[in-house]
Amino acid sequence: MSKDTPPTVPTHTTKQRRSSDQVTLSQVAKAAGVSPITASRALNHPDKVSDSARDSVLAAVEKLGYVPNLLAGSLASSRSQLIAVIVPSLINTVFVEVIQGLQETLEAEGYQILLGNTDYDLDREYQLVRTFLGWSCSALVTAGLRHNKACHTLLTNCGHPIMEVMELGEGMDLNVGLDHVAAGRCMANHLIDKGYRHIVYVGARLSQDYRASMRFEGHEAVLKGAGLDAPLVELDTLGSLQAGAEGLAQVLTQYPDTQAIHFANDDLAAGALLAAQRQGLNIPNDIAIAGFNGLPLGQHLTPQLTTILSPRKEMGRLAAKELIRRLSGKNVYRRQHDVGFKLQLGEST
Amino acid sequence: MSKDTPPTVPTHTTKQRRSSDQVTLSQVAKAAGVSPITASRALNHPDKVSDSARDSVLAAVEKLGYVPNLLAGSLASSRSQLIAVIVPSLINTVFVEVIQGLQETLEAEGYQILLGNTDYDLDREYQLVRTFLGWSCSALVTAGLRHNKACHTLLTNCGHPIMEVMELGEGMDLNVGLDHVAAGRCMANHLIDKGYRHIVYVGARLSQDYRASMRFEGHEAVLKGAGLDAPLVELDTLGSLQAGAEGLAQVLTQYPDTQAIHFANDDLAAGALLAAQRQGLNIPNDIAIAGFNGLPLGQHLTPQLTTILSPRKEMGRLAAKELIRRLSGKNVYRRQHDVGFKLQLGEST
DNA sequence: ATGAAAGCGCTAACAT
DNA sequence: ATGTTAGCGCTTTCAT
Repeated sequence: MSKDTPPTVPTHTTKQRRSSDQVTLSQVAKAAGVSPITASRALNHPDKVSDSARDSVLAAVEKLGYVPNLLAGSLASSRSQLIAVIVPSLINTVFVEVIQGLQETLEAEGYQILLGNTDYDLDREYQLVRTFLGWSCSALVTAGLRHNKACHTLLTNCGHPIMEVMELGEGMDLNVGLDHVAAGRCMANHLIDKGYRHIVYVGARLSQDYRASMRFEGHEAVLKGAGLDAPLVELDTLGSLQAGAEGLAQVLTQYPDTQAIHFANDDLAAGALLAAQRQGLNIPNDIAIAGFNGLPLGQHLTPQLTTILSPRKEMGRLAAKELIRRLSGKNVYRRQHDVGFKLQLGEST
Repeated sequence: MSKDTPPTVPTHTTKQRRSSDQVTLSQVAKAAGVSPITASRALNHPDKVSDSARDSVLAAVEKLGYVPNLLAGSLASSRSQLIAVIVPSLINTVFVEVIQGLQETLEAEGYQILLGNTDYDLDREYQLVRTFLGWSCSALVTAGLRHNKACHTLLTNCGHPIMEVMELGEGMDLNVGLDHVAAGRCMANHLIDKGYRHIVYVGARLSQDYRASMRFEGHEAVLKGAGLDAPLVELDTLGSLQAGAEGLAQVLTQYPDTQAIHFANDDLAAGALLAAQRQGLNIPNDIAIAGFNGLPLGQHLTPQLTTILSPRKEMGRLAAKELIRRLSGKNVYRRQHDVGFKLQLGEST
């Protein structure tokens, strides 16, 4: 309640600044009858201090309600327990799940996440990287391997571990992801195996979601290889379920003899499936539908959605583990980690 | 390029530390031919510096690739551009959407979000608050009004603005949310108006999701007021769609003459709806289903889900705005902000 | 095992 | 408008 203003009346001796009435380590030390540095050690390296010293420091900490100033500590040691995580969007559950995996692992090790959202803007990413480096974050996690020139330079030269997640590839440092081109191939192969010949790929904002266009590449290669056309429908609709519904409509008018639609993700596919049902279409007889991600929703639809399961949370966990490994000075055997994917057969194809 | 390489070999005079070869403001100042403080002002208070000084500082910044050390700046000024955001979970989209709203508004003002996840554990929340205070975050946002004793004390005494979001009520400082009891009443009234008499409320982990139990309170009050029973089914299943399906099953066996189910949220309701369809049940004739949140999914189902729309992103935005208002020293007219809710009629009731 | 002194990079306070 | 000085709270280095 009472957020009254602090005493703005300094004693008129020297330059006093201590506006914040925060308890400092020195005060703890004094209360414990030791020097500040001993108090510091008691908290950070308990084994390098006598039992009695440690006990009295801990007691003083408790009594005074001391909260360490992490800013000061990090500045002095030029190390921080901050890890920057930069994602293009939070609307897409996929990134949230990766963050979950990261967070659960990193928080357990005492790291805090500095979260940044680029909104699919690479210049914004660069700005965020600058800011986060200014916070002396001890590592950075970025979604994806694509950055603008300045950002790339900054990251490669910053001296901190960099973890690029989502897609597998030659990154600047560490990388955890999966092969999206292969995933696209996988689904295309499945659809061909099922006997479909008129197959359309539907994605939304592919220039932003370039991983979806990597999947299209794989899809296209397989179809072309089988002597088939590989038409692409690109949508610009916000809201994925809605976009899926529109994708379906567009395909039905633009390519009326389509037998199967390969959607760039499960949200689109689910939107199409639900819209199709509302229109009385039979899936997969009238039209087959496939997605990507393996979201729970797909398994609760009737028919169940055929999709590709990507281990998103696991990706976050693994990325965090490898980062921690690196930060604790251990050997990093592999810079690249393929988390793989799995074709999940449903009834929609 | 006139400068020599960073001195990795300390001159043997005094205690040298500069391990990080980071460009400092002093170096920028020297390159610009001004004093460090002028360089500082040129960057932080451009209007308090001559044009020529500002230009040369900016040029030097560019040339040297200077990245401000935010740690040092914050320590010196005892202000940071960090805002702590503490949520109980990221699995629940609701919190993610609030974070989105916060982030979009806060990042635009130059604030960074420190994200914490309590996993519905109030002791963990306390720890996170301590840590974040250690980072001198300039404000804290927490999801909910319930905290443990220590956390409450710490927050009220920390001297920073506190924003409690999600539910409306008497908080410690600022509050943006909606009245969940009223929301529960609203839906119960709707169901009664529709003529349903046997109505079951289904929730998952209500001790954690206490806002869902607040909605039940409202629901219960209305039903009791109408002389009806208000049975409650509580689930312990992870994964909301799945839980919804199980909730439906449990209701059907436990309360076979149920006419309507009021689910604690849309995920549960959608799971039940999809499961009901798979079982060949007609909704709402065999059984009516209602949810809470107004997730897009509900509007894409057939029948469309009757639910209550909560302005989650808007909640985040408003919370951020009020916080910024407070942080910039402006008057805060109201501490509490009711973002309201809206009954969204579907075909499922 | 403990301490004294110096310094991390920056900005507030007090000059001019 | 610019500079000087001191200090934010902590940890490093070096000494005992």
